[in-house]
Amino acid sequence: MNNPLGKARLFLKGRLRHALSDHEAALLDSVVDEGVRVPDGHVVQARSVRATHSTLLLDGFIARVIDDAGTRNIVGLQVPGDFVDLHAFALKRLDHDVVTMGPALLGSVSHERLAQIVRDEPHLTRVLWFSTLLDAAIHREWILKLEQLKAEERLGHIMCELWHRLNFVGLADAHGFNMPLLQTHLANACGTTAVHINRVIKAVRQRGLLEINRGRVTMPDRPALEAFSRFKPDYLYGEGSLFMSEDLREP
Amino acid sequence: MNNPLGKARLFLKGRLRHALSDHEAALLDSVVDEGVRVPDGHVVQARSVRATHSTLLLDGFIARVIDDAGTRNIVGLQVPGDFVDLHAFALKRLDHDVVTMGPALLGSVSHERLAQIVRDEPHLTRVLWFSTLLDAAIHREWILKLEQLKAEERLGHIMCELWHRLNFVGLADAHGFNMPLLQTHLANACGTTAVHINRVIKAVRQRGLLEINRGRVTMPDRPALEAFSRFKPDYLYGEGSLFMSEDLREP
DNA sequence: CTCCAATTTCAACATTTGTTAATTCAATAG
DNA sequence: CTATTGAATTAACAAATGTTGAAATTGGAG
Repeated sequence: MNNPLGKARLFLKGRLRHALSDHEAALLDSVVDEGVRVPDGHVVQARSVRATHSTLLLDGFIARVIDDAGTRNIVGLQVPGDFVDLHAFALKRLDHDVVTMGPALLGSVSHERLAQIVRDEPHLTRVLWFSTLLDAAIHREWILKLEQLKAEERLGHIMCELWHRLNFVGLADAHGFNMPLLQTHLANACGTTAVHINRVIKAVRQRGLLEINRGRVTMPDRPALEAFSRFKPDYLYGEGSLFMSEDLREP
Repeated sequence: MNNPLGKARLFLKGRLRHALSDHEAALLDSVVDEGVRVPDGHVVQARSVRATHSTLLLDGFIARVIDDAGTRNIVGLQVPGDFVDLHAFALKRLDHDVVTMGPALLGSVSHERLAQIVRDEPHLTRVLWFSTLLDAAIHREWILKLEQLKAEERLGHIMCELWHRLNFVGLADAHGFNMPLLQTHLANACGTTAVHINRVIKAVRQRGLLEINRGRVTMPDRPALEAFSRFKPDYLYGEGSLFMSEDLREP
C-alpha cells in the first residue's frame, strides 16, 4: 500500500506515486524526520546559504521568493507533498529564498541521507530527479503565462494550476480550495501590482469565473475558467496526462 | 586534463567542469556519439513524444518553444555545451519543443547509457542532475525578469545572460557575441511583440548600451548594460559565483 | 544586376498596466 | 465596544505595450 500513513505519503501523489516500490516508499518515509510546525513567513532555506537538509512540505503553502531592489517577487509556489528544496541537494546554494505562506508543517531530510540514496537506489534517485524537473516544467509554464497572457488570464491560470496540484493530494474540492495568499502575493506571482490585481479580481468575479476572499478560492465554473485562462494541465504530469512518465515505474 | 579535446568538453565548462574526475569526463565523452549537423528549425525533441535519447549541443543555438494558439513562445535558450534535453531522460515526454535556431551540431546519448550512469556512477549522476537544475535556476530568473522588468531591461537582461553563458564556453568576446536570433525571436523570448522589440532595440542603441544587427550583438559598455538591466550573474552558478556548488567536487 | 521574399523600421491609435493617493472594510487587542 | 492596524477597494491620471498597416531595407536566387 506504499505506506499510506507515512510522513512522505503525499510525495508525488497524483503523479507517479505508484512508481515507488514498497521498499522505496518505506525508505523515503524513514529518512524524513518528524514534522516541525513553523509560522507564517518562516524562511525554510535562504538564498546563497549552504544547505545541509532538504524539506518536504507536509502541510501549508510555500513560495519561492526573490527580493530585488525592494520588490518581492514570487517565482514559484509549493503545496503539500512537494519536496520544496530538493533542488538544494544538487545545487547546495539556492538562488532564491524558500518561505512559508501561512503556518506550515515541514519534514526534513539530511543531504547525507540523500547522498546514500543516490549511491544505493538508482531508481528512487530517478524519481527524485523527476520531481525536481516537474518544478522546472512548472517554471516553464509560468514563463509562458507571463509572456503571452494578460493579467486576468494569468490570475485564472495560476488558480487553475493550484487547484489541480492541490487536487492531486486531496486538498481541493469541487468548488475550489483554501489558500492563505493575499492579494499582494497574487500580484507578486502574476508580475503585476496590488492595485491592478484588485481590478483583475473584481473583473473575473464579475465574469462569474472566480471568487477570492480571505483564504478561500471559489470556482463556480472551473472548465470555463480553464478555457478563459488557456489552462491545460498536461505540464503538471498528472496521472494519465499526455506527458506522464509511466516509464519510471520500472525499477 | 579532463579530456580537453572530447565531444563533451564544453559540458559545464566555466561552471564546475573540474567537478568531473578524468574517469567521469572520459566516460561522458564515450557515451556521446559523433555529432550530427542539422539545419535551422530542426526539431531535436518534440513535445509529448517519447524520448529515447538526450542531446548535447556541440555548436549553435537551440530554443525551448511552446506553440500555443498560433503564437510561438520561447521559454528557454541553450548554447553550446548545454545538455539540452537531459530533462527528457527523467521526464520521458517533454512539455515543449526543442528546436535549433540556425544550423547546429548535435551529440546524442541514449537513455540506456544514461540509466547505466545513474546505476553505476552516483557522483556523475549528481553532476548531471545539477546541470538540469541549472536550467531551472535560469527559468526562475526569466520569471523574475518577466515579472519585474520592462521590455528594454528584459532585452538587456537576456543579452547579458547569453554573453555570460557563451563566455563560459569561450564563445563571447570583449565587445559582444554572434547570435542567429531574429527580432521576432527576441520578441518571443521577451514576451512582447516584434513591433515593440524593434522600438526597444532602437532605444537601447540610442542609450549606447546595445547594438543588434544581423547575427551580431555588440555591447559597447557591458557593465553599464548589466546595471541598466539589473543583471547579476550569480544565478548562472559560474566558477567563483556566490552560488557555485564547490561541494560537488567530492566524488 | 534585378527581382523577390524576409526582415526591419516607422507611424497612428487602442488597450493594458503602473502610480499615487485616498477611502472603506475586516480582524484583533485592549 | 472602540481603537488600531493591515488589507482591500476605488478613482484619476501617466506610462508602457499592443495593433494595424504601410514603407524601407537587406540578402539571396536567378
